[in-house]
Order: sequence, then structure tokens, then C-alpha cells
Amino acid sequence: MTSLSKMLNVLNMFGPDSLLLDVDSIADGMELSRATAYRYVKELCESGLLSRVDGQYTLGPRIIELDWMMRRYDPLLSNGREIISELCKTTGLNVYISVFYDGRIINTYINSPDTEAGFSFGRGQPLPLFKGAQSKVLVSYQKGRKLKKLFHEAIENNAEYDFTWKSFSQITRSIRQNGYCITHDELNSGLTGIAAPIIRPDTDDILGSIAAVGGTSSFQLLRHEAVIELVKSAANRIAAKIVSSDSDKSPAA
Amino acid sequence: MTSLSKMLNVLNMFGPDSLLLDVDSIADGMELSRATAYRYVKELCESGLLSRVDGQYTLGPRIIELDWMMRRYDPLLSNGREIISELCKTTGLNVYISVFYDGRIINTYINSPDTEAGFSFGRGQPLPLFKGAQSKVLVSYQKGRKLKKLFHEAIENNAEYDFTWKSFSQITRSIRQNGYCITHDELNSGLTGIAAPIIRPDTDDILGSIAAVGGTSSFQLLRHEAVIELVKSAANRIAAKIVSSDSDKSPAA
DNA sequence: GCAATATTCTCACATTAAGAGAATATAATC
DNA sequence: GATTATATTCTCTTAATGTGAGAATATTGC
Repeated sequence: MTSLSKMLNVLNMFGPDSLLLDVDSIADGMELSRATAYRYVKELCESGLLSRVDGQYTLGPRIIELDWMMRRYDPLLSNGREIISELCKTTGLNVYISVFYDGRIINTYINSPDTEAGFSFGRGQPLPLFKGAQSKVLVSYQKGRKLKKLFHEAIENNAEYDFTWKSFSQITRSIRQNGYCITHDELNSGLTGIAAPIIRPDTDDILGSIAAVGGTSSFQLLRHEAVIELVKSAANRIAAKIVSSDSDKSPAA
Repeated sequence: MTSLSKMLNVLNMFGPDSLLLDVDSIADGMELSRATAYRYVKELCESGLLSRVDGQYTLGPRIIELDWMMRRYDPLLSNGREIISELCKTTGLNVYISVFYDGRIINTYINSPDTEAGFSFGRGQPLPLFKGAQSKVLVSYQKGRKLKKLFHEAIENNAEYDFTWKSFSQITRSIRQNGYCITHDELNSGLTGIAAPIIRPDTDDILGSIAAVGGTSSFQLLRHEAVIELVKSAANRIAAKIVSSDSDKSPAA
């Protein structure tokens, strides 16, 4: 293990129960000498990833800043915000944007009908790989080899799931054919989700998924087919907007 | 310069105009050999701070996850959300939470009367050190020695500002005496902001600031004194809630 | 399946991280 | 504002390990 990875591993010590650590506990936890722990922590502080708060250390402002940059220049968000908000208002449902990122499914945006809810707990929330409409759509639209690889590496031997390649590829194929996925009670009991892929029409790449999620009561008032069409349409409009904003920047491409 | 800092500096290459870089440009930009650039990038990817996207590299999911953790366990946000939302609704103004972090002022939360706005561009936005109501409050409430140090290090010789220690300390003193700060057109022309400090009553530490911000038109409908009282009261209630939630966890302290 | 490109490996060498404890800076207390 | 306690950096030597160049190997795109 190199000093580089050891230093980066210091970040792992910061968790829900331990957002504030002193150098001694870092040194102990990582099995580093005092001096080395100080060296690492110093480097991390200089880069802004950590920050010193009266004798202790905590996650630093650089993280907030980097996330800001990611949000700001995420084409999915910059092009999607209005469309998402519209979908949220017309349906009264929570709208989620999720992406497939480094083999994981992660939520990058939530728009809730009630202003404050969801804000802070939304972005960043990790989702299971193949549970819930968002995840299923994102996985199902991975291209041939990637999908197979994903299945063998993360689903086949995962106790959470009980699929053969055959049953799995059948499900994913049907999701691709439908162009959307609807689930009930998979992620949270009592909730129904409808998700559609956001696909670049020019390259056919999947950029993310958009989902409308609500409780059974919200859904009783709605015709499912109507919601499905709204979600699909939102997805397509976001994709189209992304493509056109791209070609604005580099007309040659 | 150590290899540790060189590796962390790779993160600096990712900016607004360059969120997607290939290893060659990283190697060139940081004056690293190909091999070393690959080594660094590999470490950063393994830690999740970077991510590989078809041959290029970009900021990784770990950043989103870490920011999520920071938001989730930030007492200012977890205790403040409802109070902030209430202030936003009753005044119809944008409400900001800002903190003083590593010598910088940074925005950590925005609640906008219109649902979608502000979300993405809010948290993480850096603010000038002594412009705008938020910043002025946060700086003014720094304790004696810190305030003086801050002035000499970051304000005295800063072309942006034209203060002597005398004029500076007069302004900050008056803000402390008032218990709030109101500014017009300082950060954005046409906007007025009213900010109050969020101070722990038990330790007297300043945790952050809360501000209500709006355009001239919004403010014409409002009695300034009434808004000031609402902002101050919100600040105090958040602080009280933080203290009581702390003592819930560790009754001894 | 093949070619092109991206990435990791190998190895010799020199740089430089590491540890222990002293020296210094910083913060808390009265 | 001085004094003590604690946190942090420095010094120095040794051994570990990061480095660069190019070969070997994965990956990806067609």
C-alpha cells in the first residue's frame, strides 16, 4: 500500500458517526505514527478536503466546492431543471434524477412538490444496483458487454438478488422494449416509481434516468399511462436539450 | 513538493472549463510523466474522487457522497431546515445559510420561494469575505484575536477593500451591537440582504449566518424592522435547537 | 475478431517518506 | 495579557518506495 492510498484512506475514517476526528484517532485508526498522521492531515487540509476545527479535523470546504462544480456543469441538471420542475408540478410527485456512476447508482437531484423536503438528503444518496425503477432502467440500458459484465460482477453472486443470466436479461430486455420501468414497494414500501432513461439520440448513450415517485395515495388519482408518457417525454426533452446545447458550443462536432 | 501534494493538486486541474480531462493533459499540466500521471489518477479513482468516463477522467462520485454526508450531519442544516423554510414562506424572500470555513465564506444552503431556483447554484457558492450581509455578519462576529488576524491577512492588503483597522473595527462593532447587518446592492445590484448570526448561547461561538435576500420590489412590501426581527428570531431558534439536540446526545456535557 | 489506444508492469536508481523526540506555535485559563 | 497545556511542525538518519522509460498487457472501437 502506497503512501498515496494511505493518505486518501484517511478520508474513509470520516463517517456518519465520526465527522469530527482528532489526529490521534486518525493515527490509531489508520495505524500511522503521530507524525505521519499529521503530515497526511496537513496535506489534506491544504487541498481543502479536510478542515481544522478547534483541534479536531473534519471534511473540508473543497468538497462542497467540487460538488458545486459538478452540479453546475452537469448537463443533466443544467438542461433538466426546468423540465423536472414542470413534471413535478403537473404530477405532484417527487422527481428524481439518477445516474450510473463507477458501477454504482447514485441520485443526483430531487425535486419535491413541497419545497423543503428532500433537498438535503437527496443528492448523493446511494441506491441499490437493481432495485427501484431508477436503478433498473439505468442498468437495463447499459450496452451489451457492459451489461453482462455488470451482471457477473455485481448481481450474480450478490445475496440481495436471485437472478440467472437468462431471467435477468429477460427483464432488462423488456424494460428496453417498453422504454420505461414501473416498480411498487421495491425501495420503500408504499411507494411507486416510474422511471425512463435519458438517452442521447445522436450517440445512443444513456446519460441518466428520470423518475416520478409517490405514495399509493398520490398514484390513485393518476392514470399510470398518462404519468408514464409524461416521464418519457420529459426524458426525451432533456436529452434533446442536452444535444442542442452541446452543438451550440462546438458546432463542428 | 511531496508526491502527496502533487497528487492532490491533480484535483485543481478540474475546473469549470475542464471537467473532463485525459491523462496526457493532466501529465502535461502538472508536469508529470505519463506513468506517474496514471499512478495518481489511479489512486484518485480508487478513492472515488475521480472517475473514468470513456477514456477521460472527471470528478468522482465520492465527492457527491462526501457532500451528502456533510449536509446530512451539519447541525445547522438538520436543525435549521424547518425554520428556514418558514422564514422563506412568511417573507417570500430567498433565505441563505452561510458559514465561515477555513478563512472563506461559503454558502451552504438556499431556500427559494420558487421551488426550482437556487438549488443547484446555491450550496458551495463562494462569497467575498466582507461584501454582502452574510459575510459581514460572519466576519464581524469572529472573536477578538481572530478578527484582527483576519483583517491583517485578508482585508488590509486586499485591493477589493479600503479599510483601516479603525474603520473596519468600527463597522464590525456596530454590527455586533445591532445583532444584524443589512446591505443594499453589495453582492448583486438590485438586491437587499438582511443577515443575523447564529450563535450558540452556551459557548458564544458563531456557527453561521442566516440571511433573507430579495430584490427591491420584494422589499418595498415589507417593513424592514419586521424582517430584521424575523431573521434574528430564526437565528436564535436555530441556535437553541442545535444546543438542545446536542444535549440530547450527550446529556453529561 | 482485429487494430488502435489506453493502462499497467518491470526494473534500476535516487528521491524522499517515515519514525522518534525535541522545538515551536497555538489555544485555553486565569 | 501572561502562563501553562496541548497541538503541530522540525530535525535527522535510515530504509522504503516513488520515479521514469519502455515493454507487456488490457480495453475499446470498428
